[in-house]
Amino acid sequence: MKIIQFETKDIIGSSIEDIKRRAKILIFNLSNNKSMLIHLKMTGQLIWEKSSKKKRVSGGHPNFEMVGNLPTKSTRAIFYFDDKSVLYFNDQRKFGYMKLYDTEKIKKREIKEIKDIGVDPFSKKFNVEYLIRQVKRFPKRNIKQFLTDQEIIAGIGNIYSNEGLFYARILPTRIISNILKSEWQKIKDGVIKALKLGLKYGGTSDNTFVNAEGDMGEAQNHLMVYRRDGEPCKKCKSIIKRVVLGGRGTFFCPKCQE
DNA sequence: CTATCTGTTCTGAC
DNA sequence: TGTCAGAACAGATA
Repeated sequence: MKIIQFETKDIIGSSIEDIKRRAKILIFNLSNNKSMLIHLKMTGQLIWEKSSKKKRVSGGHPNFEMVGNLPTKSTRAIFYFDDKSVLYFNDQRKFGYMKLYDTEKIKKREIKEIKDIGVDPFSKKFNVEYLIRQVKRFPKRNIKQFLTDQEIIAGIGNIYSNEGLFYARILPTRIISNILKSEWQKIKDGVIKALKLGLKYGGTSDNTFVNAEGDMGEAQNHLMVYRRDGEPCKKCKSIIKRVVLGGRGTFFCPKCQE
């Protein structure tokens, strides 16, 4: 699948009116009644460089390309603005995409990319009653895969599913139809806690993991289980385990979670 | 060197 | 329908 799925001429001369997000998809609403969808997938990043070349604002998956010279060999698109600022879209693995749709169609949710997206975890609709209602759709799923299903909850990825379940003290392998109401409350709280921590440490757009010297910041140091298999749990010192669910690495503390 | 892993999601087989 | 392996790709790590 091609990364850039529209013609340059379809956006040239238009300005960005506002930027929204649905799940993990960014929506740039343009002045020509079109909207550009950007998905960063596993390795995408956006870097906006002011005309002074001194100031950068970057977001997405951090790495050293954010601090070095631009463009890089991962740069897939470059936007040039009237004020001489430049936006780079980098994506090492080429999983990401940029598509153009009529803004009207997006607002009506007629686009396949967003029409079935579930509730945002920071919205009031993300509550215990909603979660229990969704269980009836896929009763025999495990909780880990349930949480990462974008049709149920918008925007939870592999890290936050793992981390959220640690905070909830629930094993990722638990079948959702067996989960008690009190546990759903803990899962909801745990997911929100994991997301907030992610935002605090790594989600701010102009102060990401990689600092001016190119050091990795402390963003990943707060992770409790993700990619910590074989290491001691930060709470109880038990060894963190790894299994595979839905083809994705799944990490948990066998003592803290049940 | 080989094997396996990776902040994602879509497709085709059953 | 639901579930699952495999695919798209470019590395990094053991």
